Amino acid sequence: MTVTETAPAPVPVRPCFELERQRHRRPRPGGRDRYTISEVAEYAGLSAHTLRWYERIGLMPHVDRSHTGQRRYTERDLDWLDLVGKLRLTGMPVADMVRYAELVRQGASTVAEREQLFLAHREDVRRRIEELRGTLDVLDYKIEIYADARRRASEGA
Amino acid sequence: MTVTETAPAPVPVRPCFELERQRHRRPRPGGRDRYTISEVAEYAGLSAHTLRWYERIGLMPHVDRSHTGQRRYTERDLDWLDLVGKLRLTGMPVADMVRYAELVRQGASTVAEREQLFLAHREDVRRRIEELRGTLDVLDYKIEIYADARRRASEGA
DNA sequence: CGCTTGCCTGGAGTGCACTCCAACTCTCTA
DNA sequence: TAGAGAGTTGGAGTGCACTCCAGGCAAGCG
Repeated sequence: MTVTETAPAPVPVRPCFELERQRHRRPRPGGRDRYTISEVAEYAGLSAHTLRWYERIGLMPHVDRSHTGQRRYTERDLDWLDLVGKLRLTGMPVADMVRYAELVRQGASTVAEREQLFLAHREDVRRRIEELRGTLDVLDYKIEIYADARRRASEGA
Repeated sequence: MTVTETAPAPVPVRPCFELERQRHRRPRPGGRDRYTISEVAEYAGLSAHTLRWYERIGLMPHVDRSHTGQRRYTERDLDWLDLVGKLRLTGMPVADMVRYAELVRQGASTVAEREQLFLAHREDVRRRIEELRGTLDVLDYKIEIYADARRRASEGA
């Protein structure tokens, strides 16, 4: 039995944090409760493509339609997208968010499971913060080394 | 001109943090300075596949070979992999790490640029930590809501 | 009436970071 | 000397999260 070709852990590739995202948040256009897809895209910092895709994969509650079949989003939808945005920011995989959306659809009986999900995720986020802090130390160390080297070079020593 | 289909920001998809990774770190097998690929894989928590791939894309300094052409890694290579692991943990894109590796190969003249690279990256990491902290608040809030709901339910009120 | 603009759909394409495969060689132990 | 188990290669495949495209419909305006 060889150990070589087994990756020690299943190395998940996950999306990270869109640093720019938050800056693009606009105030909600006055409470008409019938927002078009482009208004929502602007508000949530997502493309219209992505909003439709979220719906396809079950990450949105059912979105209202106008009499001609165009999407009309409500305040509740915007709230939902705010939450999804936060979870996304933490690097939660889309599949997990879809799972959560399913639980919400299933109603009050899934409250305990939803709480568990968030508890587990919170631990994850905390660990990740610690991890990042650890790498900051390495970065500090490296930067100091380079700063020293630069100083020594400019002194012409 | 439509604004709808333009994603407000280029939404980079980046790998995140392998939480399990660090736990798999083994002490370096006694300083023989001629480690095989499977030893290094074990040590670094990467698969042998990935080590070869790192080399192909220029993320490794040139790795020594045995007389039959098998890779033999040195302590320096392990140090390099430690650094790469840390950078990876911060979500630095592989392309950026390759860029850094190139600068190192080019020698002392690139010290200033390397320092810049790390400075910029450190800012990035700091911002990301803040971001995560922000999402922790949302998680706390959600968890409290669910805990309340559960308490109320169990009281049968 | 035609034009522009915004929206619709299913499905194909993209970029990243691996991950694996086939076909082979080399080394070591029984 | 045979076979297991380690290593080698280039290139193809995978999974995720989008991202885009073609082709079409509906409303508003000059």
